[in-house]
Amino acid sequence: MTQHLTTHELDSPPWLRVETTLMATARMVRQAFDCRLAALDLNLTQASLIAYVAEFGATSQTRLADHLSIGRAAIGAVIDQLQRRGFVERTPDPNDRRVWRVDVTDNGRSLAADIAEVDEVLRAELRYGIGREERQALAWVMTRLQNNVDAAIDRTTHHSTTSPTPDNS
Amino acid sequence: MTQHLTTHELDSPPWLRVETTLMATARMVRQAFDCRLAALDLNLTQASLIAYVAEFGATSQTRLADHLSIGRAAIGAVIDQLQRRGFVERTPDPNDRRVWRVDVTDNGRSLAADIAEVDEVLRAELRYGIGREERQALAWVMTRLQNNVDAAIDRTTHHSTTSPTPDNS
DNA sequence: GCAATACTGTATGGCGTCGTACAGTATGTG
DNA sequence: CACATACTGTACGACGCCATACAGTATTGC
Repeated sequence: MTQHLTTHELDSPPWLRVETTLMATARMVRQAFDCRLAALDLNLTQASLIAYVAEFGATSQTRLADHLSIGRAAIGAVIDQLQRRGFVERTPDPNDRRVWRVDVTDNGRSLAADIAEVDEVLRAELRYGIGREERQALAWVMTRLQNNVDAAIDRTTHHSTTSPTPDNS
Repeated sequence: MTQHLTTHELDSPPWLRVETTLMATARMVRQAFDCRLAALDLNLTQASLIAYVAEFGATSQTRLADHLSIGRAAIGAVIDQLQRRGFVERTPDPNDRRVWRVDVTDNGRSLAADIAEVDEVLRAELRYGIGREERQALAWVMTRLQNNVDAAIDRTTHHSTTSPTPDNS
């Protein structure tokens, strides 16, 4: 079984390598989380939101959107669902009548405990055979990579739409 | 420099660490590719398809779907678009009347060259400051991680939908 | 005080992908 | 041969997310 370890030998077009593996792995990890969280009838985004609010208390929607790395419009829909199911509630911010303070209900807090357990269990499984140093090295390289990506995107948006063949400085 | 390691301290809910970074990095990488490929009016999926076919020749849709890690239904739509724009063409497989052999046109082959260049340039930028060994280590860890994910997903789907609180074996 | 600007959350339309169901075709089995 | 099974590509509906545009509210400058 699972001789389809893919993504390397024959799967990857030679013109993509580590980057492809990275994205494939990320997709699989996300899928694993979604898969486990399905038992709670949640996806990763919803679970992350609940866990975040349970941990840090009432939060505005834009801050939640930033922390979960999705748009303000999308976060609204997520909150709607969770609110309908009674896991979070919106209370008006006394200092700013534009913002909703999103917080967990008692049900939500209880659910957050389940989420934390699912997360802990799964992360333990994913760590199997991977040492702490390796994980830290991984994190370091990815951080470096993120910086490079940032720079690359900046460079792109500045060049704007000039010519399909940019000068290689 | 880099005493501010990571985007970690406040960005990530503590219950997710390397996994979060992994997924965030992957998203950024994908965004960078999409961003650069926008100059060719393509997204990463379309570009990957063209590059793959240009490299390996006419391919059936299911095989393309497998290699690009998307569903058979989705690949059909992608091919439709590229066909409409004249970059790929479908020819019936003489041996099996169910399958289409998807191949690049001359325009598509020319476009593939542009894609390859975009890819090469961007990947060089992303490699900045990251040694070959580090990249290999990264790939190794991620492969290991993929195996663990596979196992974890298997384990989940076997438990199926029993009870929200699975026994921790 | 009042206008200009910036920000928050929402509504809307669009995109990419998934899952399922389906018709057409191939392959195996009696 | 007929029949069951497996496979290919497609049609359809659904989901999650984005980008944009918008109304309501805060903040700044005059």
